Amino acid sequence: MKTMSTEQRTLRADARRNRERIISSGRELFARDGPEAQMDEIAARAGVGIGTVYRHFPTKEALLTAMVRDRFQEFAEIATLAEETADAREALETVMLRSAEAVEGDVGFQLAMMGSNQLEWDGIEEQKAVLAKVVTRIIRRAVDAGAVRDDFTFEDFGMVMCGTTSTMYYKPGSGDWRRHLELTLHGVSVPLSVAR
Amino acid sequence: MKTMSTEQRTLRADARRNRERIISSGRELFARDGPEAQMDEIAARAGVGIGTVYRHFPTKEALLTAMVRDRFQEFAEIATLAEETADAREALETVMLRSAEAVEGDVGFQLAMMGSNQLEWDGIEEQKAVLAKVVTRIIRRAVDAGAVRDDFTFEDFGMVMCGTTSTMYYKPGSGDWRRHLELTLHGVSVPLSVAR
DNA sequence: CCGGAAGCGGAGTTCCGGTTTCCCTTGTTT
DNA sequence: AAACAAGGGAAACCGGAACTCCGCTTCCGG
Repeated sequence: MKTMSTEQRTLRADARRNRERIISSGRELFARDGPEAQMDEIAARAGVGIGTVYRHFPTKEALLTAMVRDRFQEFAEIATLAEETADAREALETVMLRSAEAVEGDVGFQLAMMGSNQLEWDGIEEQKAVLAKVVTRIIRRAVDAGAVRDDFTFEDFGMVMCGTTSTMYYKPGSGDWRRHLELTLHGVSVPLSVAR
Repeated sequence: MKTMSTEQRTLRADARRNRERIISSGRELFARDGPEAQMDEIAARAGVGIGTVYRHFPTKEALLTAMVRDRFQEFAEIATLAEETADAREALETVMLRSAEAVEGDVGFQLAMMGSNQLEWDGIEEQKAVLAKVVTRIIRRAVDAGAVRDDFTFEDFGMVMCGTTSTMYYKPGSGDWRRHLELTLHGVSVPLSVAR
């Protein structure tokens, strides 16, 4: 009796191998070309036929979704890790910086993130919920420590990350997004009364 | 001898009329659907045939470019107007706010803006240069008045506007981008030494 | 009011990329 | 090692959307 961890039943050995290859080649190409990446090419780079790709992922969007889900998973891990940081403000800074770094150079995900409210990605909600929980804790801690504006929320966090991402997309390769993030953090980390 | 103001030679009366219609219907549909907007539909809404559209704009991208150029023109005007504001900081705030408002609900331009470094829009450079000049003056004035971080630049301005735009795109309809802009302005308007 | 150039329309062409199909190959099981 | 299923491959298929072509219509100067 297999536990069928997520849904992959007793996949034949070679099949599993191919699946991995497809995912990794998909990640590469979506990273480079965004959603424009072509199924043909993904298959080719994975060294399999198109049919095989479709055996594993019924549709292009399914493949895309799988990668996005992975990324959110990664975010949740990053956040969890960052939460261990002793300094409250640094913890928040770390999540943001590390998350952004994780996405650098992944055009596909950048677009996905910026437009993620438009499409309804399948099983992303779950991962998103975990992320939200952890990040909310981090924010709360930072607020309590007086390290950031006390009206800063998880929603804001999302917006701001989105903004940083847009700079990544807009000026790929230049590290300008760091500047953008820095500006933003600067604003966030100052009590309301000081400005103006 | 005609002066041939931009490039529109002795266009026949009806042709000119159609051109206008195409532009305005194009603007509408690009605003609603983004670059996905279809030439067929644009033609239909303009009440002309597809052939006519292609007579005026050799390619879809050409049409898109024309609209983007118009928008940049508009930005330059907004900036020029804002420059007259007496208060230095308010002038800067005004450009940003008005520009953002101008773009609200124009999905096509939002995307164009976020990705505007990727494609090389034809004659946009000119409009962009004007904008840069005016905005730079506004920023300098604000800096001199001690109203914003003294390392704030036109580049930053672009990034930040892009970020705000991304929220517009991400959460269309919600006015959330105002919050985003507010957060950003807050950060920008505080001297460096205060934060942290 | 005529001639013809400029403009129009929209059906058809072309290209492109996701998806399906179907037959062959390979792994697994007994 | 035979049989059977699971997996693989790639040649069509298919739809959609940008663009072309060419006969017809409209404007406008003489």
